[in-house]
Amino acid sequence: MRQTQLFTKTLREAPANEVAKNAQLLIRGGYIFKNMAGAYSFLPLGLQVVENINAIIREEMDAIGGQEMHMPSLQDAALWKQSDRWSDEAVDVWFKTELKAGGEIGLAWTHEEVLTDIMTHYVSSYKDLPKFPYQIQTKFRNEMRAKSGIMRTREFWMKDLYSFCATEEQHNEFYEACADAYMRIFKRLGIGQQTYKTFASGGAFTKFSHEFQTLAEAGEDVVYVSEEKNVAVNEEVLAEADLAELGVSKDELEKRKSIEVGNIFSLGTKFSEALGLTFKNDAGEDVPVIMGSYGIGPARAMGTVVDLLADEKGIVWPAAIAPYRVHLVGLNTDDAAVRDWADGIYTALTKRGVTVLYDDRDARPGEKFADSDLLGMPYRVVASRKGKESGRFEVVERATGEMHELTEDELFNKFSE
RNA sequence: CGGGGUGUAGCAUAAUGGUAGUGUACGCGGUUUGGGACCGUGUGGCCCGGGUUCGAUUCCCGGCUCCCCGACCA
Repeated sequence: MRQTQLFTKTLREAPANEVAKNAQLLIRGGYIFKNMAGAYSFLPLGLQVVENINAIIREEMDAIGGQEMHMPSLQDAALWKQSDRWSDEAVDVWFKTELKAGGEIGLAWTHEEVLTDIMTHYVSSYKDLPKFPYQIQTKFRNEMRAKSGIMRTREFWMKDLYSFCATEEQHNEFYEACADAYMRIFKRLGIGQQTYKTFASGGAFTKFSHEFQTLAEAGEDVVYVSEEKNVAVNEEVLAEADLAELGVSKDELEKRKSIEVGNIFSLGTKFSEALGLTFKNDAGEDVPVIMGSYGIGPARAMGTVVDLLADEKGIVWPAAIAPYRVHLVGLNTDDAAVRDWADGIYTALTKRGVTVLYDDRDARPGEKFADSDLLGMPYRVVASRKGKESGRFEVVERATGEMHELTEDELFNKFSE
């Protein structure tokens, strides 16, 4: 992508009404635009990051048997009354509205009821189980207070997978597989090091549920961590009895701020019973399906990466989710020969499948470098007059600052993979 | 939802009871060209409603907005 073609621009200064580091940097870089409190647009660069994150999530979900689908955001109140989750007393984040033709409608804040209802039409025997549908879809939550940039918004994408199993064993097997998949996802996103599978209270069906908490000063949550024992718990699970079960004592745990990047939960038969999702077991009896839910917010994950990995100059994207792998910076491009040389390497790299953002703007070097640091692609490649004379490109790794001067062939080699 | 702030140009800011200045960004001309250069010139602005006043961006009332703390939450 030629930078002159992008409709977005960088900002020298962050808007005064934005305090969170993730949003400040993403807005300055032209990745996102704030439309109102708790509602952000994802601009071309930002959307590309989200798509890259989603691709990783899809790979890992598909690998454990996930099947992607898509459900509406408009939800029928009647369904929610069946599970007793329609009233504002039961659920305080509803956005509710009405159909012009008559009838109450809610904007989806989760999808257990809707999907359970769907599954009643397709599950009738233990032979139909287990099944693991998921989607990456828009959720609406009427939060009292949006905050922390893109970390806590009123409209957000969620990857929500729901498991439908015939037996506890089936359920537990998938639950563990999904927990492992989640850790793989966070590793691939570049935040695996700081992310803990955290024990939380399990509700009515299981002793524990699990949150995936990324240690970060910008976090809104608090977890208690033993880094050496690799155990983390949230406040609900601080009772000595629970801790003993997990093999840690209170004084081994350190209180840390964290960001909840994922959550997995056993639901038992609460929704299958409420909505009549049963199957025939091998004895011919009707039995309710055992369910679980598994969520990740891709945009929140994106914000977490920015908060965690950015430096004083700007964003630092892990290669796996960077919108472009290479930021090609053309210098001295008022000289037609140099510009042709820069254009040439842009075309050549792109042809080889390397994603390149090409700064072909008529701007001074300082501004281009500053913008390049802010935007945070993994590699900056400089094509300049000096480089053309020596036949070499300067390649700088954003994360480390490590610099190499490479010939065209060496460059192709470096990025061929 | 309780408490505290805030609102001036795309962005960041200043001053002011007599319609607003600066930086940056943007347009034009010129000098520059490896870390946000410089000269000249130009375009662009007081959240909404009501009140006080000869006159309100400024003072008062109400509303809205956004931010922060708390509560709540993926």
